[in-house]
Amino acid sequence: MVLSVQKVKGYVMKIAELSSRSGVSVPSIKYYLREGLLAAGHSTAANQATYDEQHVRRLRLIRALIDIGGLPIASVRAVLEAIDSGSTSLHDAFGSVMHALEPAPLTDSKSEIAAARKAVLAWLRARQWSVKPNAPAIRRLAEAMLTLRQFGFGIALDDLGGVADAAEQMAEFEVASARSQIDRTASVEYMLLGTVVYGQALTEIRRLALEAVSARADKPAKGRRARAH
Amino acid sequence: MVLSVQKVKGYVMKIAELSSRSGVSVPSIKYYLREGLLAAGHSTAANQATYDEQHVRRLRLIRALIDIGGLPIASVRAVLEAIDSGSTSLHDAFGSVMHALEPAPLTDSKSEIAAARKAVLAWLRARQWSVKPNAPAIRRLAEAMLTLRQFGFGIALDDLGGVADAAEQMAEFEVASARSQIDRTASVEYMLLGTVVYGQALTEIRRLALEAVSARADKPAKGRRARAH
DNA sequence: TATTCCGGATAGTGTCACTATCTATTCGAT
DNA sequence: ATCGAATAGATAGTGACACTATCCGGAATA
Repeated sequence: MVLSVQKVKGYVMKIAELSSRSGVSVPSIKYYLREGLLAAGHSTAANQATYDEQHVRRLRLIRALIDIGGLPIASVRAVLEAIDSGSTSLHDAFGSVMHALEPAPLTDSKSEIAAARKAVLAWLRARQWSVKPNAPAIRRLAEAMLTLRQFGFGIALDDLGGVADAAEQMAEFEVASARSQIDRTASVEYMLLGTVVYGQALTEIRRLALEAVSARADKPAKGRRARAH
Repeated sequence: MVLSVQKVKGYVMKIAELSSRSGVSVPSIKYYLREGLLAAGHSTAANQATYDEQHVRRLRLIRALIDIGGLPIASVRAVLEAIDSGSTSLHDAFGSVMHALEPAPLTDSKSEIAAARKAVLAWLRARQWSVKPNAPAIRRLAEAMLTLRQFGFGIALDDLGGVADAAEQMAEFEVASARSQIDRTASVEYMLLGTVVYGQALTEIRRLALEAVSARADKPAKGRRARAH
């Protein structure tokens, strides 16, 4: 289903060591093999096979996507397929990975969402961000903005120019880093990890900032007490 | 379990209208009632009850947390309990909400993670962000940084100063907006929506930026073609 | 009066990510 | 050579999750 990892044959091991080195239990490894997330080892006999460093790395990638990124198995498979697909263009591979990242599209398509989608598309055009128009991120962003508006948040896409500029700068840095990787697979993997794990890191930083700032606002360092009684 | 929503008695409705106005099916509403996510309506007879605007709003909040934030029911309940708890301090409520937002802590606590945690704590101290030391975000951030390092990302917390500054500014704006809401519940709700939904919007913007930038890098507008053959 | 709707209770469904068990080998230490 | 541990591969079972379906006696409504 996914598969094909080769190249250097270096050190090989059996499943028990693969398990201990990757931190994934043997039954779970078997499950990932069955599900096509992990390439089969090199068969040496009817019931023997060896695994190598690529398998360790791939397992760690799988766990990162599941544990940190919170992706379901199906998305992990789709993402790995995109990585391993023969797509010549790096960008096509990135695009496939991005599309595979998002959960299934919600079915309800009200006119409100269609309008919000349109607004997002216009915003993207104005920013000269060329993105496939069926990118799941567009709909998700539209839904988020719609929800914020429904709850009375006085915020619109046009207020997010600064944020978008920052995101663009970060993306430029990340893409450049990804492209400097030794091969195509490494580039796509790098980009994937960047998207999912680094994105998660940013989310957590945002939450910590909110907690810290709300603490500061609640009991300012100088002067008045937070609440008298 | 959670509950208590009152104040204005204005317009009341029965469950069918609550369903159509909130977009949540009647059986699901009943489920949320059973699970204690939604306050019971006002009983007018053995098998009759009325609901009001607060219920509509609360249902929309629940759906936003589930659909956009991707929270499990248990987290939604915890978050709503934090909102409705009698905590006088706004910040305590925010903190509870933040803590309730994160998935259960992963059990494995290796020395590596402990070290990464320490680094995060030191970084927070250096930034003068005072955060409860048991905040789940700390561990999640530590894990993310550790994973990035394991995959050869040459990035450390100290490289995230700019990002953290930006997050702090945004947080200041958000907290100020939240505090300007009419009452405590509205403030906490605002903060919660901001954290979850606005955070999701930022994530999507980041992904769109990555896709757009990688497209640009792959086939630059002027000059050379992407790949010759 | 008849049909629809209601709250409340109980039971069932489908998905997900494993986890357990079994068989028939094969390895590896004695 | 022997025997217990490990292996590949197949099938079945588990527990959590978020609903969904059905039923009941009573109330609202046309």
